[in-house]
Amino acid sequence: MRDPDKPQQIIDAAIRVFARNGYYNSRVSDIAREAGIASGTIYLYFKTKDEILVTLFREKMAEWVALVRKAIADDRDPVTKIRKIVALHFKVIEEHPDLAEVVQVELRQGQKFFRGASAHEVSAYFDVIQGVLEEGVAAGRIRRDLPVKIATKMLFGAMDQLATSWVLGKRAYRLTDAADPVATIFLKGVCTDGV
Amino acid sequence: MRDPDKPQQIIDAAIRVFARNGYYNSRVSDIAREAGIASGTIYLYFKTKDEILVTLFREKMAEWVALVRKAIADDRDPVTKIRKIVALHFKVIEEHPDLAEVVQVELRQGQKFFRGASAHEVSAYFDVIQGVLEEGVAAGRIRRDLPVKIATKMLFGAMDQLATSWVLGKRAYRLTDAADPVATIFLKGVCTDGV
Amino acid sequence: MRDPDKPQQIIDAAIRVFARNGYYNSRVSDIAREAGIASGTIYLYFKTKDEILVTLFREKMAEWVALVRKAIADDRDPVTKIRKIVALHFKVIEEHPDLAEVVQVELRQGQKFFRGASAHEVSAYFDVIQGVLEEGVAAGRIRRDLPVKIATKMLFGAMDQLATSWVLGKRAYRLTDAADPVATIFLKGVCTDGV
Amino acid sequence: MRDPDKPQQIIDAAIRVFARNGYYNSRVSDIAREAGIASGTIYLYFKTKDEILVTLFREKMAEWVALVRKAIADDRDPVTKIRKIVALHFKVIEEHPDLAEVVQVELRQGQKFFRGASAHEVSAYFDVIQGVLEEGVAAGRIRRDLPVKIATKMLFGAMDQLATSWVLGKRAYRLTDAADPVATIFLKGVCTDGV
DNA sequence: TATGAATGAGCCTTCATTCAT
DNA sequence: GATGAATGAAGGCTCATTCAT
Repeated sequence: MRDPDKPQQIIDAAIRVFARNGYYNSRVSDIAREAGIASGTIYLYFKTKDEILVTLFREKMAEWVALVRKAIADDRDPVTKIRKIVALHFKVIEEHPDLAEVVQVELRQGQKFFRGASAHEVSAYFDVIQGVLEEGVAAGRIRRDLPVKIATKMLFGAMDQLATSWVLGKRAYRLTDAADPVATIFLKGVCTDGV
Repeated sequence: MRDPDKPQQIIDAAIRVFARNGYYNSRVSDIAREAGIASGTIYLYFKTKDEILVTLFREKMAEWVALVRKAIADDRDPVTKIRKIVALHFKVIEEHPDLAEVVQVELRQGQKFFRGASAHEVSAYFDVIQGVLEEGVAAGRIRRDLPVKIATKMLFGAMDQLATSWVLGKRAYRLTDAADPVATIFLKGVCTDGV
Repeated sequence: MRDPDKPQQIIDAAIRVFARNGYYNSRVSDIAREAGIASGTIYLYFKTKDEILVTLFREKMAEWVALVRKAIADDRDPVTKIRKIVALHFKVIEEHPDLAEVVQVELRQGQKFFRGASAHEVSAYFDVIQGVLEEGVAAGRIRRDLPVKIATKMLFGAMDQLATSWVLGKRAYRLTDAADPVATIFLKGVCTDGV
Repeated sequence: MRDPDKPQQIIDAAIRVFARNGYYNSRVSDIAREAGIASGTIYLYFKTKDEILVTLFREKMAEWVALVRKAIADDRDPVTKIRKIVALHFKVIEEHPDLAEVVQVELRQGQKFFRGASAHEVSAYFDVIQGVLEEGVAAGRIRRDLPVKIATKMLFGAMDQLATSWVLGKRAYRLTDAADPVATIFLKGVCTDGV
């Protein structure tokens, strides 16, 4: 009989609250008020405040990875896949600015201090990128001598930094406009021929 | 407020403590103990706990930028400069693991929640990179149509992500080994000719 | 408020739960789970958590007193009555270990903080003992100069302490074995002639 | 530099507060107010609220046992010793009514739920009584066939019950007046000859 | 009548900051 | 200046009680 939507409502409220104030400056009662429930109710669905953040990370990262995986599933060309990954990354960030704030600002804290929360999901995202690069190498589109792991981190880092700048810079422009340039620079860096 | 070494001692102690536990999980008394002074003494030199973090960021980022500026001052070739920036970035991280932990993990929090602490210094670092890229464009070494700001953020993000992975991954390998590959991929991405 | 067994089931569950954790460390929901009902149901039969304890005490003490009264009703000899009271006291404790835990450990709290819960029943027990002693005085079996009230409290206290030691000492031995020695010592103390 | 009187002041305040409301109905802030300090200060001297109660028990019981030991040290006659123990027990209770309330009402809870707090000291008191009884047996003043452990518990229980009645009965009379009768009844019960 | 999700007052404990020494 | 004991506001979490179903 426990309301199956409550956990989601709580997480959504937490995203908004954390986006505004950060995890450590947010009170559980803030989340409750934002969710329109009593603070005690939160503890029917989450054991601790920490668990809210951990669950939030895990769930959102998993959704994200699934989305990305699905988006590139039908493509044959690794280069196209990379372009789609970048475009989708920025699109997701742009369409979920609150979530973006939380993820961009809190994720590293979370990775370090919350028992590896989301570490698995984050690395799944890395795996997707790395997989595409390896396909590219196999297909001859990407340099055979490319250090794939390093390139993977570079692409992620590049996208992540663009996203962070956009988030911290009050989102004054369209992030998705940067997708093509970013993809192009990266692809030029790793491909065998011109892009 | 006499002792001119105290602030530095406090900041150095804070770096070690924050590296271990993060800013929010560190107590002022932890910093005091690490510095070998009484916690009240800290308040003779810093108004609040926040101020320690802000000062820490500002000072260390400023030192870093100065170091980078100096390192590339004598070079003529923008490509060489980029290679040096990457190498130096990784070298600094590797040689100051405690500082690296703090910067990699806490900086975004700091930028968002501590009244733009270090925003000026961080953007100065961006300026250095951007300046080199613009030189490169002027010198014909870098594509004329390169969106320089985006490329700047990409390089920073790439380095930053490599550094973060290294820090979170318990520094199991030599970060500096990644400097050349990173620089090469980036330069291939932005230069007019092969690198 | 129909089901006439529910209150008893709740009290029995409460005895088991209180025995395990004590009144203040037990949750209403613990009692509900132990009774196999929902916690809200408890409030159909008891106004507050306090009331459960108060009712429990009152009911069990009343049963006890009735049992003792009945057990000695047919005897003529006060000395025999005292022996029976002691034997029965220990037998009841031994046969209801959960109840014993609650009564031995919580009763004083209850007497002090729960509006004299069970005060009436406890004093009824004292009355029984005192009545027997007075009979004994009248019959010449007990010293005429015996301060009867004091002796009453002494006997109760002695039995109570033996019971408490047994309860706290994890019931490692047979409490009923102590009945005769206890009765004998007490009777020697109060009787006119040898026992 | 930490104030060496503070712990005692806190314990004394706690005794008054616990006497009034019981342990579980007392707030740490009540103790602080009673002690004239801030509630945070309590945590400079005690790790938890529990620890206050445990320390209180241990300390007071140890003082008590030491007092009793000293009081009977010079006597030769076991019978006199028993009389002194009873008199002193009641005198201590009467002179420290707040402490008496706490000990009489909370001690059993404490023994059961606070990791054996004071168990050692309580049993030390039992040891004193038992030692005297054994002396008495050796000296031929007390029956050779007396079950000493049972008699020890009986005497303690008797004194304890008198004390409890006095405490719960609003101390309407002089408890010390009961010392001689109590001792006499007990001694008649255990001695070889008349008392 | 029975349920159990929801409520929100309450409390222990922490810790940044102050200030008497 | 240096100390560290003292402060007290703040917040995570619990749990008796209520009430819509």
